[in-house]
Amino acid sequence: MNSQFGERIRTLREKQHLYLRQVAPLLEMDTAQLSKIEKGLRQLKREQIPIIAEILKASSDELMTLWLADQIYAVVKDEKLAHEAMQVAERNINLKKKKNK
Amino acid sequence: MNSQFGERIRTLREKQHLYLRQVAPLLEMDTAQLSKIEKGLRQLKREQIPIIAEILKASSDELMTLWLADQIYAVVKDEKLAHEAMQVAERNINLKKKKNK
DNA sequence: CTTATATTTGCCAATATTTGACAAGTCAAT
DNA sequence: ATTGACTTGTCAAATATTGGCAAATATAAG
Repeated sequence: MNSQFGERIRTLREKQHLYLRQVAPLLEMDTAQLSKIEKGLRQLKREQIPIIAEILKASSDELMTLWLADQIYAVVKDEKLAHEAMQVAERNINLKKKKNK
Repeated sequence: MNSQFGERIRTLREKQHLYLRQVAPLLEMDTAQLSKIEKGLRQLKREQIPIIAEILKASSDELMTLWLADQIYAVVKDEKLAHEAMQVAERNINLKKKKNK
């Protein structure tokens, strides 16, 4: 499992019977790039997520979540302390939330 | 709270009564850089963590955990879906662990 | 007020990483 | 053998990060 986001948009695209050639121009890229994105060899730009969500008639939040999860995974994937680090990070997020209230 | 790692090494350094000027050369950098690292404006290189742990007589694992947590935090800090993304990422880590057994 | 020491900040060139674009490649169907 | 969909490799261009230096600030001492 290399890229949850990539796998997901590929599935969605196929479900819509769309070709790379049809989707790529809507994201202002060529098919090679989109292919790499689907395989997790490139990252879609964060701000393009809502756009592809609309093209694929999918939930922008769902795709954003997978995209972020991929970024996190890239940081910790080979780390023995991955779990501990995620716990600490999660705590910091929660602290931040409280502060903003 | 901008950098858990930075705050921690500053605390440790002060506890050892060491100056930036004394620690920085051991990491092959100048005081300005180390100062920025302590304030979270720069990242220490991952492979230098064991070195600074030894200098500050601290646990390498503890510092590594904080360092990783900072990297994760940088990804999700302004994201409303931070929590969901971390859950997904954590699941992927766990799946990976299983596979490697 | 001047000096000394520790730390911080701003700047920008150097380095590293990621991306964009294109060409050539594979694969399957016909 | 041709076509269409997708993939892969390469490399220059665009971006991001870092390193190094000089100047600024802060604090304390004389």
